[in-house]
Amino acid sequence: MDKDFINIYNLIQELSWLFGAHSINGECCGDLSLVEYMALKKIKDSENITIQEIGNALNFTKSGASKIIDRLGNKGYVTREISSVDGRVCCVNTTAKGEEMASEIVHRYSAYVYEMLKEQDAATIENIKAVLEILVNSAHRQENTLNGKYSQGGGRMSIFEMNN
Amino acid sequence: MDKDFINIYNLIQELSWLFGAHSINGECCGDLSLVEYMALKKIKDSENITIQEIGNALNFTKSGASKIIDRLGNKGYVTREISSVDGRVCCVNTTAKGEEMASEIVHRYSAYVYEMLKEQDAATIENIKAVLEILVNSAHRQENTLNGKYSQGGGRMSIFEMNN
DNA sequence: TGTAATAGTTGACACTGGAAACTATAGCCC
DNA sequence: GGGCTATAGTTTCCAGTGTCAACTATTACA
Repeated sequence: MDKDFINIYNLIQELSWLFGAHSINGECCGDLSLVEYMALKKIKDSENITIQEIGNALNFTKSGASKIIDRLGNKGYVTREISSVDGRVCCVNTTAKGEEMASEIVHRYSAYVYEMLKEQDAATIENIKAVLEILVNSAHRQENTLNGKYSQGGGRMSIFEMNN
Repeated sequence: MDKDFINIYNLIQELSWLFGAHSINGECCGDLSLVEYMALKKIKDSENITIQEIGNALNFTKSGASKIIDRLGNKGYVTREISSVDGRVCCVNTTAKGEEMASEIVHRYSAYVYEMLKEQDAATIENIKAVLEILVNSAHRQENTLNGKYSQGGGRMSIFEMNN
C-alpha cells in the first residue's frame, strides 16, 4: 500500500522532470522560457488579470511576476494597461501575437504527445486522460490546503513544514 | 481525437508544473533544490556515476553538472573520487547522509501523494500507477528519439526543431 | 615520444527571481 | 478637504544558477 504511493510519487516526479524546465521545455519555444509560457497561458485564460494574481497563480512574488510580465511585454506577447476602476492595478492581456504563440506551443507539444502515445488504443487514451484529471484535481486540492494566505512572498508552505 | 492529445498535453503540463521547481518543490527539501535532488537520486541509483553521465541524464553541460556535484559535495551528500581505471574521470557516490536525505525526501513526498489520493479506491490507485508508467516510458522513448549525441552542451533538440 | 582526444574544473558572464525600499493611487476617518 | 493607512506595482540591489570558453590533467594512439 505504502509502496504504491512511493511508486506513484516517483513516477510523477519523473514525468514532471521530463516535461519540466530542464528537459524538452528547456527552451520552451524560441524566445519563451517555461515560466514565461505558463504566465502567458494564465493571462490568455483570464480577462484583465492583475500582476498580483499572476504571481499568486504561479507562486511568484509580485516583484518576480512584474518582471515576467516585463519580459512578455518586451517580446510583444502581452499588454499592460492601468485599470479604469483602480489606478493602482494593471490589467494584463495577451496581444494577437501572444495568443498565436500560445496556440503554437500547445500545438507543437500536443504533436509531441501524439508521437509519444500514438500506439495506444482509444480506450487507453481515454483512461490516460481520466487519470491525469484525477491527479491534477487532487494536486490542486492538496495545494490549496497547504497554501496559506498570500503575502508578498506568496506564503506558501514547504512540504517539509507539513507536520513537524 | 486531436482534441484528446491537446487535452492530455495540457494535463501533463499542469501536473508537471504542480510538481515542478516553482511549486511544492520550490525548495525541495531544506537545503536541496529540485535539480540537486534529481542529481542525488541519479547518483544513488547508479554506482560510480561520472560527472558527464550525470550531466547527460539531467540535461546539463558537464560544467553545470560539475557545479551541482560541488554543491552536493559541500553539503556532504556525495563524494567525488578519481577513478582507479582512468585518472580523468570522477566517480560520484552518495554518502550515508545523502542516502538518508534522499529517502527522507521520497518519504515526505510520498506522504503528500498519499494525502492527495487517499480517497481513491485500490483499483484506481493501480490504474493511476499503470497510466503513469505508460506515460513515463513513452516520454523516455520519445526523448531518446529526439536527442542526438551529447557534446558539451548536451546536443538536445528543442521540440521546435522537430519537423521544420 | 609527441599529438590528439577526453574528463573535469574554473572564471567571466548573463539571466532569473526575491527582499526591501520606493511611487502612486485608493480608502477611510476626522 | 486633509491626513493617515493600505494596497498595487516598480525598481534597485543582490544571491543563486547554469553556460561558454579557456584551462589542467590524464589517456590513447600513431
